Amino acid sequence: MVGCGRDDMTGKRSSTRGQLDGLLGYQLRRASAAMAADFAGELGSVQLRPVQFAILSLVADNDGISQSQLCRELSVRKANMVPLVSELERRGLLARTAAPGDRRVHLLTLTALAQSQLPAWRKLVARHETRFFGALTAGERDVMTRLLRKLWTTAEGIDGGPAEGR
Amino acid sequence: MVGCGRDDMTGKRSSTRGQLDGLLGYQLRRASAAMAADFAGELGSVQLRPVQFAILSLVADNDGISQSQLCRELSVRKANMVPLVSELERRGLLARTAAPGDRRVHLLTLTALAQSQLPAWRKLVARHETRFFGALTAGERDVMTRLLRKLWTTAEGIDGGPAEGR
DNA sequence: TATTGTTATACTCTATAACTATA
DNA sequence: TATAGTTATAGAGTATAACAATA
Repeated sequence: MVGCGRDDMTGKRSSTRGQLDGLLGYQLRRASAAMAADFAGELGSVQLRPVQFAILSLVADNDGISQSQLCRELSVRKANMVPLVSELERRGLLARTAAPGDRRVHLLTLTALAQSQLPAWRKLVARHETRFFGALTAGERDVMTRLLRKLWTTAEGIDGGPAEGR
Repeated sequence: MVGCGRDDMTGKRSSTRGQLDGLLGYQLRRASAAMAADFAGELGSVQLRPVQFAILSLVADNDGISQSQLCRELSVRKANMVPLVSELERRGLLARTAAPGDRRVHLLTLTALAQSQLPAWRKLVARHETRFFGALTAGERDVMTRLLRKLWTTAEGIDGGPAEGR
């Protein structure tokens, strides 16, 4: 009922995407995939994928955060976080230290190397964002940031609940 | 510089997501992941994943589309399309027929079974969309659909070009 | 030579279950 | 018993290279 593919005159994409094109979920998936590809193109030179950058950025802003806190913040299962953190540790970017009060907990901090490189990474990400989201106006970008955040926070608040250590 | 995590009073998500929270790409990734989870929850009963539904929906609206056309429409590499179409064929939902004029081409059509079930699948998808995007107003949903479509079409027009049979 | 479709392969992301060590 | 972290494993998405058949 919504949107009927108005780009039939471009020549390249001329088939009828029909009902699919009006689905918000479809557009969201396509946009996210394209964004990931662009991100990889920009940060491929420093070998950082979106999750890895998210981890490093979050640890930078929350020095000494535990691995499980990190899992909850990023909605990454603890079993999947292990190899991610391990690789960053192996590369000398992240340090795991046992918490003084609770020896089960691993506190995470950025190494001096990571701290020195973080500004450069953030510049690459900013460049990626500027280019990829350049088709939108500053106002549109702000609206979209707010709406997208509302979407996943609402969804995870409803059904994503305390499902495991996720 | 944008957004500083204003939800510190919720109790659950109290850490400083800091700069990460202001990144549009991060919000896009999180929203898309949450959407995929919700989609799986709704269409898990009929064993259809997002790509599979996209294929069936597109074939329904473009009867006799070729496999490579489908690849271009959905930006799925031909090598990855093979098992997707094969599985749908195995399940009796899709039929491959050799094109009369060009025997390299496989034309795709929905089977009678798929045609009979398509309305029900579309209802499930509609229900998923209504629930997942329910946090947004109708106006916000329309704006977002348009902006997201603009994003990936622009991006793939720039660098996604004719990269292989993608 | 170029295109369609295929196979084989690999890497990443995601998900579950079961284990350990601590509490 | 509950939590933090780990291991093992499996499914799905996505990428490349090389091939056969056809144009």
